[in-house]
Amino acid sequence: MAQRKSRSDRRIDLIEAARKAIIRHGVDGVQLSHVAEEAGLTSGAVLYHYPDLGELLVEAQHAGMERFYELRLRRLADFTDPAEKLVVTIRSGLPTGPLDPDVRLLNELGGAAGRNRVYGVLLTSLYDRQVSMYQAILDTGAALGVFTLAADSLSIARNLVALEDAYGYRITARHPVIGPAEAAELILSYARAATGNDLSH
Amino acid sequence: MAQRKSRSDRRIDLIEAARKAIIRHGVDGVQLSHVAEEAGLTSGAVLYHYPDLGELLVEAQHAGMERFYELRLRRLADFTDPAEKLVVTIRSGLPTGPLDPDVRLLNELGGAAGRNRVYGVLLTSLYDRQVSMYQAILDTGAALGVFTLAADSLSIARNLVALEDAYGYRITARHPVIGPAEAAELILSYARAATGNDLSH
DNA sequence: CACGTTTTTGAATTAGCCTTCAACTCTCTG
DNA sequence: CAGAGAGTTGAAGGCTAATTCAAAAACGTG
Repeated sequence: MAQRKSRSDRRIDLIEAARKAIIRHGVDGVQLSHVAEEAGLTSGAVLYHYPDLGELLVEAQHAGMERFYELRLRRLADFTDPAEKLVVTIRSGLPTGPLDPDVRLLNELGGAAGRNRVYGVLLTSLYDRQVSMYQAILDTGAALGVFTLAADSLSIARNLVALEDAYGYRITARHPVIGPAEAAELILSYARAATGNDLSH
Repeated sequence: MAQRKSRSDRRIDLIEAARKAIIRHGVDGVQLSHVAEEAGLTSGAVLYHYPDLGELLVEAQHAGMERFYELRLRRLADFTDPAEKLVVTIRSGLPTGPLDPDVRLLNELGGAAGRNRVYGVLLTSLYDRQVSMYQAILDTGAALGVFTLAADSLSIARNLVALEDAYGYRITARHPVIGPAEAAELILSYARAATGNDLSH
């Protein structure tokens, strides 16, 4: 028998297991047994904690998004120079490679968000928060005279997040030429033009 | 009994039905019965033409992509001025609204492309063709002296397609602020900076 | 317009998954 | 260290979907 755990510990395990299962089978392809297997439990045990698989999946997506976002904020906190911040943030928004689990999970949501309002809301809120994150960097840089913005900071921020998202898809789809480094360079080329800073970090 | 049709006619119907079914249920959620219902047939009839549902789905995705791309080329052909072409092309790459079936279909592929090599290849090849399309416009504009490119045309083209893709996702996820018009304006703001043309069309 | 072919149906079979639950195991507590 | 409570298992039942196939229907052709 699998080690017995407390309600809250097991729920955390299951969220993690669901995350992996979604990546492997897609939001609409996950089955109870997939989650159970990832968690090293039986379907019955999963159902004991989450009588509705759909709810578990939403929690898993939510947790994955938070983790992704929090990680970005944490990395960002290590720097003070706006130009450095911008470069670091651009890099932290891209997958490390085609298998990057965090981005894979987010990508799974893209299609489902068009059909499922909850997923749409989740994804939209992540996007908006990331835009704010960039906007703060841009505004600070502009205030300090480091950046000379070529457009309003909101538009630039929206475009930066959009570029990250899109290259995330390209990379996970294994584009033969566009990998993490190339994508970063492409986004940086936009960021340079938009900030008037050569971002040589 | 449903009207009897020739093998090739019916296969076209089924591809169309599969397209609709994918949009409604997701690539990993479609069932034989969904396709049958969309086509006004029974599951048996679907299986008669496509013994493997997976193959039908791939064909449907392929057909949807081709249609999307061909439509863009056709719209583009109506214009000669590179600036006009660029503006029209940007608009034609965005969904008309959250329900736009062509973009919805493409978005369904995003997540699956990370898991399924065939979908990855399909999506990557569409991306590359769209990049070429933009690159041709940019190069022509540069040659005519209408555009003054701020970076190499390949990078700009890649970023333009990436922006389209990403805003397609935002729009289908029903972002409360970013609709087709706003997305077009955001992309145009980048295009203006990248081409040095005010693109006032 | 009858015959052979192709397409479609509908029912039967099979497979897979969800759901339930009684029994069992673990852990904590008094 | 016994009992209670919480977590887990595994098997049984039920439902849904995929698959198969004989029979029926539609079509084309001579």
